[in-house]
Parts: sequence; structure tokens; C-alpha cells
Amino acid sequence: MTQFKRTLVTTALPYANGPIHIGHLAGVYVPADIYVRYLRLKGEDVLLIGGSDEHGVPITLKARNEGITPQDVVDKYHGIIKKSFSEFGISFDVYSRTSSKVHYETASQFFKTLNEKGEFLEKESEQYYDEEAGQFLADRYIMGTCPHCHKEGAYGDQCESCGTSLNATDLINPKSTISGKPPVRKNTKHWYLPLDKHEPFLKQWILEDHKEWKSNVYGQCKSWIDLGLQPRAVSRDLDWGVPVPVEGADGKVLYVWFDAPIGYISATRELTPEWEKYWKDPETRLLHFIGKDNIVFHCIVFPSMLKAEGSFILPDNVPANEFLNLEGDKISTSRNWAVWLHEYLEDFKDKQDVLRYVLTANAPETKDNDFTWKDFQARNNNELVAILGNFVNRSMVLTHKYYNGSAPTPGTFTDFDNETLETISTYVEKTETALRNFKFREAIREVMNLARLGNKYLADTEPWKLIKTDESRVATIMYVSLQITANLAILLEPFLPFSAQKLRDMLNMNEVDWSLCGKKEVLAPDHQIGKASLLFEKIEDSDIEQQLNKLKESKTANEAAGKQSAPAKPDIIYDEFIKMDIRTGTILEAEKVPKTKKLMKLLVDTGLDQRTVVSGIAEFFEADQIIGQQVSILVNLASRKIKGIESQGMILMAEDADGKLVFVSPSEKVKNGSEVK
RNA sequence: GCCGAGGUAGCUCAGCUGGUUAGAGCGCAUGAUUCAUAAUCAUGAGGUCGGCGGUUCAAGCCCGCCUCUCGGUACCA
Repeated sequence: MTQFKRTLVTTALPYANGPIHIGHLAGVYVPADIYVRYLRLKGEDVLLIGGSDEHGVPITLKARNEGITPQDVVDKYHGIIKKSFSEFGISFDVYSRTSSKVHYETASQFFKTLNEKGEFLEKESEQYYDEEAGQFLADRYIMGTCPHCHKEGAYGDQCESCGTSLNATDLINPKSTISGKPPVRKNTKHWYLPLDKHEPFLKQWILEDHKEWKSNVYGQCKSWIDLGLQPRAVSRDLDWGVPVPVEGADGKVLYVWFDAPIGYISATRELTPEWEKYWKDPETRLLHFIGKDNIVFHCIVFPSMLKAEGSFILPDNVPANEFLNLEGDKISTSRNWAVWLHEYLEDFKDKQDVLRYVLTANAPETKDNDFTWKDFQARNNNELVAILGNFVNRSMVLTHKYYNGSAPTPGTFTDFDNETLETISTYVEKTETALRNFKFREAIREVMNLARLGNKYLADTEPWKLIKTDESRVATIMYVSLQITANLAILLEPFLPFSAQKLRDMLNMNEVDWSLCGKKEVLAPDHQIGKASLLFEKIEDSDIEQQLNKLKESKTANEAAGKQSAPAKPDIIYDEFIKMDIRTGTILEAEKVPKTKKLMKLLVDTGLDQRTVVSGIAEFFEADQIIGQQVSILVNLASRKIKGIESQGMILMAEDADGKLVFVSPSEKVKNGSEVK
């Protein structure tokens, strides 16, 4: 194992087209913050890097929809995001943004270096071009009819209706969303990063040299590498982004995935003139904190970029988390199914540590996890209030009651006292070990165990009884109890910085000094503690109901939106309609196409003939239950090979809101081959 | 279909290179207790470790098949 001199921690750059929610916090920022705060307390040289990812097509689309500039969009959300992080105590050394000048320089330089080293391929391809607007169209700027479900309004990269990912060139009747005119095809040149070329290196570096990575991370990398890597375009035709720094590349910018991770480097440059020490010295340990959606970029793509550039170090670990669900459903920005950080703080003022605690204790470390408000309430009331807050309060109140808030001088320690004092360091060690291994939920559990130790100690020694008979014994007990409390004030710092500070203020402790953590004496006798106040308060049922109602409203709104039918297509004339030869037919044979999920091979009697049709209905029907089913079939559709089978025609299906397919068949049995018109 | 990750007590999760009666927290039950935000402490109930087969003296952990969830990928005329 390499001995590192310093650590550089990066956190996934949130995309600046919306605010951030609990999923972001749980998966990336809270664990990164805990880790970095801990290393800082240990006196290690560490930086926490973050920033907003501000380029890419979705931002330009949002700007267009709202009639503002992309810069306006990112300014707005960068502000909101940055504020949320700061309010939740994510202790970035720098929180930058990819629209900054430094970033433009850094990203350009990075591209230039790779280009000069011949690390790119250049390829020409045909893309849609809007002649009226005079620009190439990103997939998202093209809309048309989905070639699969035939719904209007599919985007060039994906049909929102059937969820299929598309190529823009496959859309029927494509239209530019800028001018509304049909685009033309035109040749354009782009630069590609040949990931395939780096495959042997990646195989060795990840699959052999980094077997210690989390299983979800390692497994996904293996999956990608085994599938075979393809060259990936690093530029695209767009006017929002870092311009491709090459002569004659007007109207081309760096693809957002290429410029975003370079943002880590830019942000570091912005922070310190010594940035190269953190990025180029092999004695620096580089760590990427990300969500699972980013594994491929951070383990395969970005390292390939860094390796190709030549002077940079590669990540030593990528502790990626899985996803956090909300009340059983996927968090979704567009469906407003989320707990937004800025809204949380409106409803739960000053309770950022409660959320930090719940998200850490229930972090999606090994698999997707569910955030429920009921669990949130339970963890607050049963753990933070009842175990941690309560112990601190007992300790404080008793000290005030018996010793006017002055730490007593201990008498003789019993075996139990000694044992208890020694156990403190055990919990500290366990916490540290867990932290070092990115096991944050285990770490926070050990912290709570220290509070449990305190409660048990008080219950076992019963100072409130002894005070009547053995005052000197009580002095020792309260001394021990205070040492546990003071240790908590330090140990809590990485996890719950606001509460830890509050506790230290209550105890009149100075600057947090981690070297005291685990020690038997943190507060010396005669140390005067301050007034006791409650660290946490109970969360009432009504608060939780309010949040659940909020989510219910989102759900209702979504359902209403889902019930709306797709807008009508543009008018056509009768002649266009009658070109389609639709007949009734009957399914004679059906079998699932092997090695596919959706495909069913059908033999259909069309009245004209018996023909084979391949249809994507296998998710909804069993082969034997549709034999004899009468259907509508488009018989004059040009035949096409699908999975090696010649498909001659298309079965008409109705699709309801949740994507379920139903046959369109005559309400009474009719002769096969009857015309549908 | 293929690849990857997961399926362990009501809930959320630990279980090291296979080895005594499978663990923790919360919840639940009972008891103790009152310094404390009816908080705390103790004890207990609760699991065919997704299913079936196999290897082994011994399997939650290894192998095969199946099944469910999540992600990736192919396919959808």
C-alpha cells in the first residue's frame, strides 16, 4: 500500500438545472464531508473540491423554455445549490463552477494537450442541421414521431412516451425545436476519445490493481470493460460550453462529460497556486465521491483522459454509493418526487444535523435504500433525542445540580469506572476504522454507542441515589460522565458539526482537538460548564404528516399529468391515410424470440397469406395465450429483419398511460383480411 | 437474453480467507428505575440466512439451476 502525503477529495459536480435533494446529499456530499472533516481533524493535508456542472444541452433547453439565457439558468441554480451546501455544512475548500474563466482555460488546455499528443480520433458524420437557425442540432433539439410507439413529441435521443432511447436520424418527421422547420442532414467533424485504445491499461489498473474497490464499483467497471469500449465523442455542435480550441472549430464545444470532470482540476487551480501538488504528485491520494450513475465516467472515462494527458495522477479509490429512494419511489426532479434541501430547512429550521444523521445512518452504501419520513422521525426521536441528546442533558443537568456546573474532582476509580473510561477509546477506534474504510453508517453507529455507554453508566451507578449517602462517590461518577460527554463533543464533529459545536459551547470547550478524542480526561476538574440546553427536540406526528401530504400532492399532480393524452398530430389528407393497408388477421402461432426480453415471433393469417411478424409485446403476453387472438395488422409495411427474422408487417397495439400494450382487434369476429379503414 | 449488484429477524443493515447454539440498531413484550425531552437500563420473544440440488467432516459464506429487486446493455417497426 502506497503511503500518501495528502488527500484530494472530489465530489460529483451537481448539474445546475435544478436544486439539490436528499439523494445528492446522502450519496455524495455528506459522506465526503464526514471523511474530509475527519482527516482535517487528524491534521492531514486534505482538500474537498466541488462545483456546479453548468454546460450541456438540458440547460440550454431549460433556458429556451423559460425565455432566458443559459447563463441565467446556471446563475440561478448555482446560487441555490451553493447556498444549500453551505447551510448543510458541507465544508468545501472550494465550490466552483464550470462556467468560470479558469475552467475554460483549464479545459481548453487539457483538450489541446490531448489533441497535440494525437490522443483523439477525428471523424466526420452526418448530423441534423437547422438551416434557418444556422446551427447543428443536438438530439434534444429535435422532435418527431417515435418510430416505435408512433407517438408525436419524441426527442432525438429518447421517446418520453415509451422510454426507448433513439437515434435522431430514426425519428419520423423530424422537426427542429428552434425554428420548427424540418432539419437537413449535413456533415460535421468531431473529436473522439478512443477508449478502446485504453482498454488493456484499464483492465490491469482496475481489474487487477484495484480489487479493493467496493463491489458495486468494481463489478460495474468489469461489466463495461467486458462489453468492449468504444470511442466517445468529446465535442459537439452547440453554442453553450467550452469552445473546441482548434482552428476552424466554430460552433463546436467540448461535450459536457469531457469538460465536467476537468472542473475538479479547475476548481483546485482556483483555490491554490499549488494545485499541481494535488493533481500530479503520486504521493497524493485522489478520491472521487460519486453516485452510482457516475461510476463509468470516474472509473473508466476520466482516468483514460488523465492517463492520456500524461502528467496527472489517477484516483486511488472511487467510493460510489447507490441510490436513495423516497417513500418507495425513485427520486425524480421532473416528477417533483424529492425532498429539496432548501425546502427542508424552511420546514425544519436548524435541523440540518438531523438530516445529516438520518442520511448517514441510512446511507445507500451497498444497495439502494429508502428514505421514509416515518424513519426520519423515529431516528430523530428514538436515537438523537432519546439516546444522544438525553445523555448529554442528564450529564449536564446533574453536574449543575450537584456541583453548580463545575467539573468535580474524582475520588477513587472503581473497576467499573476504569472499564468505562477505557471503553471510550474503543469506540473512538472503531469509529476511525470505519471512517477509513468509507463505512459511514457503521461509523456513526459507533458514535451512538458512546452515548449508549454514557446512559448505561449513569443507570448502573445511580448518582441521584448516592448523592444522599456518598457525595464523594458521586463526584467520581459525574467526572466520568462528563468525560464521555466531552468525548462526544469531539467525536461528533465530522458527522454532526452543528450539534458538536453547540455541545462544545455548552461545555465551554475550546477549539475542537481530535488528539484528545478517546482520552480519559478531556475536561479537567474545576472546569466550568455552561448552561444546559437541548441538543435535539422531538419531531411531532403532525410535522411528518405535513411532509407526507406534500408528497401526496406531487403524486396527485403527476397522476393528473399522466392522464392527459398525447397532443394530436398534424392533419394529414385522406390520400396519405389510405396508403396504409391495415387488415384483420389471426395469430396462428406465437413464440418468444430467444435471447430477447420483448420480442415475440408471430405467424399471422392475414386473409391474404400467412406471414411472420416480429412484435415487441413479449413483456405483456404469454405465447400460448395469444394464439387465436384476432388483431389488426399493417400489411404493406416494408419488411425488415429483426434479430435475424424477417418481419413482414406490424401488429397494431394500443398503449395506455403506464405503457401496457393491448391488442386492437375487431369487437366481433370478422373474416381475416377484412380491410380496416 | 447477456453483464453487474443485491435478496439475512416486523423495519434498516453487519456477518472476515466455509467451523461451536446466525449478530446489531430501531420496533415489540416483560421487568427495573426516575437525574433526564414518558427519555434511560435489563431481560426476552422473533430468522427453513430468496428457492431447489450439489461439493465438504462442516455452508449464510463454495459450485449448478431457478426466482425476485435495482443498474447497464442488446432488442421493440
